[in-house]
Amino acid sequence: MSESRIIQSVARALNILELFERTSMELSVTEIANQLDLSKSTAFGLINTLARKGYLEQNPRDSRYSLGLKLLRLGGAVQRHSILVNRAKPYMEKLVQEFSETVHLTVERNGMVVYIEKIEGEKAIFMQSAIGAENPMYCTAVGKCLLAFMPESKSERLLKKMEPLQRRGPNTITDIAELQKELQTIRERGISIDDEEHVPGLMCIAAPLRNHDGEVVAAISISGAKAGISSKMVGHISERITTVAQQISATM
Amino acid sequence: MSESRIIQSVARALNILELFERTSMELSVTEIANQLDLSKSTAFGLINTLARKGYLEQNPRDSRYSLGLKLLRLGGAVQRHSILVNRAKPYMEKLVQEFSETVHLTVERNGMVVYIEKIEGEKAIFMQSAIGAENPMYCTAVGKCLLAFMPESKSERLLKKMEPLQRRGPNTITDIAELQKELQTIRERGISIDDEEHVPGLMCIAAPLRNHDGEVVAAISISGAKAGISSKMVGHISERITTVAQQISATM
DNA sequence: AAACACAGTCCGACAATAGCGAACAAAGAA
DNA sequence: TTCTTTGTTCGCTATTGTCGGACTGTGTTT
Repeated sequence: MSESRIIQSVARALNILELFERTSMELSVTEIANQLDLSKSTAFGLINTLARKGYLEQNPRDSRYSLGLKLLRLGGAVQRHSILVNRAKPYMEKLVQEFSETVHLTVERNGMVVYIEKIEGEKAIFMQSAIGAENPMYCTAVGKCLLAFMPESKSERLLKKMEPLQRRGPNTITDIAELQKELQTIRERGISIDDEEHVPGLMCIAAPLRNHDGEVVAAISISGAKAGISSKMVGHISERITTVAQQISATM
Repeated sequence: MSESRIIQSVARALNILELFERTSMELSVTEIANQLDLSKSTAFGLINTLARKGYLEQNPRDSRYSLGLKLLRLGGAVQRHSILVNRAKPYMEKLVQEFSETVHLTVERNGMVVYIEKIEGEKAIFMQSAIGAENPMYCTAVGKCLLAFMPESKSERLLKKMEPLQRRGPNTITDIAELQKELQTIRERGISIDDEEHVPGLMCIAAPLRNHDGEVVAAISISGAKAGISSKMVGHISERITTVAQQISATM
């Protein structure tokens, strides 16, 4: 919120990278310049700098640009440096082996759930979730879990911002009051369930991870096709994921 | 090689990100300023811009900075947009199931091998290779493979640059002439083998991937503990990885 | 073939602005 | 308390990023 100056050329360079992330294809200098309202020469200067440092690459055939491999390294570094990922990963793998379903590790950033680690199980087919991807909080198991256990002042603020709650699946909670009741239930049970609220046919069960101060800093989840999960299975998964979440929290 | 101007503030901002990649911990404004020879206020300006865009994050406890989650997204985008990764991945998974060993997908950048995809097998324990990581070419199966099949003018240039060849494992080839003979053998066999040349105890077998023009653009490899791979197994793996490499190449 | 259109790239001049030093606030350490 | 050191802000100045326009090469159309 502060008014500190931001360095424009840096911001513009980052905007270029983000433009590539959105459009997911090769872009030409002119296209980038037009998209971001820059003169061609300015765009070229920025692109050239990014390319020279390996953040963009130029296809020699048509001299268009695409994202460079340096970004792979940095992305990897984020994960590698994350104590959370390192601590949680072995436990996540155990869960994957146990249930053959996909397991996610997530945190909250700017009112969104960010997926910071994902291990796919055998049964995983149709989820195109990706590491680094962001999803809304109100309709995902992990999102509701993180909302439920954060300080109330913060959740109040986030809830206000996310109105109106758009319907995403057959059971999406679209009413704020109802969502608050749901969060209360989650606090009591210690488990958050997304039953086709985000994606039709998809079910997720999530549990909170706490740091050594007891604050909830992340959530893990198990996701699978609703058709493949019987109701007594839900109970079993809930128990196991709670136990594992506590084990991970104990190491933090 | 051209002398076009690069935008300093952007370059400096990227240097900051790379500094974090190297040091792998939280850094303070002052530390960054000292490391990169910037004034504290300049460093702060850059850091503040990066942080505001999500490329760095500030720990509220000690107000130090670390890499931000936006980089995860960008790293993921690189992989997602890579036709190579998408095409190769299902075949890589097949190989992992077949042999339970780790499978890598690599390309060459600036005379180094860059790992752009990795799938770990059951037996994988002791390799700390990471996606985006770089390794030397002369002592890895994938590196030698890429060297063997690139245009001679290019490989000549790269070979010159990598002298002297440092010993990394018991069988590292440290003589350029011998390495060139090895590359010739690889061209004849179509298979590249690293037998404890890079890491003691580790063995890798690699095969080239070609684009629709027949140029070698990448290499895939299977890596495992040498102790666990019998000599007839080497033959079997070589056959399979050659077949799979040709299948992948056919889709490009 | 020649003309054309449209790429990416380069250059010079101007003015915006990034960078610096110094001052400030806030948090620990002594 | 006082001292030290941190992150942050502020204003001036000269740096340097920005723009328009020129250049070059490729591919297409006539």
